[in-house]
Amino acid sequence: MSGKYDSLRLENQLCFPLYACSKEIVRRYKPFLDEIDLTYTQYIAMMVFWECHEMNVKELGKKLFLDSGTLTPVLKKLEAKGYITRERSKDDERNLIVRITEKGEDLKEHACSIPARMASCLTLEREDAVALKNILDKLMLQFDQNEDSGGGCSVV
Amino acid sequence: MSGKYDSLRLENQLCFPLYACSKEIVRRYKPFLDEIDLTYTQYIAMMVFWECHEMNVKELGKKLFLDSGTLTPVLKKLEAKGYITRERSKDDERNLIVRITEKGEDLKEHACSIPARMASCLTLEREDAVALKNILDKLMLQFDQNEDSGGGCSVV
DNA sequence: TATAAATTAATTGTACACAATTCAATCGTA
DNA sequence: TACGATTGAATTGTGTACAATTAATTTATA
Repeated sequence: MSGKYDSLRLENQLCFPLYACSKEIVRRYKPFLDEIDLTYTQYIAMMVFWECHEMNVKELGKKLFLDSGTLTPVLKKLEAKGYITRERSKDDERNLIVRITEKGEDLKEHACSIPARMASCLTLEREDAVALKNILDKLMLQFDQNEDSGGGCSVV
Repeated sequence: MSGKYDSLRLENQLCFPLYACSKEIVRRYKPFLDEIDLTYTQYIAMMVFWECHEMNVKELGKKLFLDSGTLTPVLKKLEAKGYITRERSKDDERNLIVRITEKGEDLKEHACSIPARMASCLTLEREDAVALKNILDKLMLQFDQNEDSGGGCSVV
């Protein structure tokens, strides 16, 4: 019943549903994020600035798991919309300091209804949601530790 | 202790770790997929063809949750590598029939070690892996049902 | 203290992703 | 059976992602 190639069946993958769910949920964010004229990537960047008003690109990248190749254009767009400023640090000109603006702060007011409204679009038992978040956080912690290659052992 | 904006904190998101984990795992596939000269998207497409030798773009898109805008260039690349053929259906010329080639079949032999090797790069208890897969599959099933907008209610 | 090494962003090139539109083929129905 | 609606891929345009390289600056050290 079980064959040599079973591990190659799409239905036996763990990564694929992760990949597909992620995309699908981000896609479902779109109508809500359209209301405040942000993409998902811009939204999670703003989330960081709503918590920490000032940060360089490196630190932001560490929080979002994105590199400068992705962030530079995203930050330029947020700057063009007037939600942040970008300025080289006087102390160390290699660092680009990103700061949230008044307008960026104001956006938080419009954004704060989104999580609840998104939640009401997905049917997921609280128990499952908690379990899912715990497992994903465990994985993320692991990625924080061995930032490059792989280190441990077990399933995927 | 709990504020109006807590739901906007990155650490309280369910979607963000989903999004970040997905990207991170796909990124870790790269060294393995480089060995067989496939990208992750090309790999999951080949997985479908290893199970079903013939399929049109619409059906493939349904399985992979991808549209023709994404699949057309991916399939052209797989065709250029000689792993598939693309041909309009005689019955209904709107349909593009994609078929796996001998060379595409051969690739399966090289690919079948990848899942186990990827697994050994992630530390994840079997219990968690099973729970994660169950929850994600439940979500995917939901996405299969209400293919557009959102229908239910609860967490994210 | 010159210079090599390291650090930080930006740039370049490739590959998705997806919305919206276009185009050709087929289907439904008046 | 014409013709409007529908279907299935392809195309277009925008926005990530990420590897690899570049460029500017700072740090470390010979």
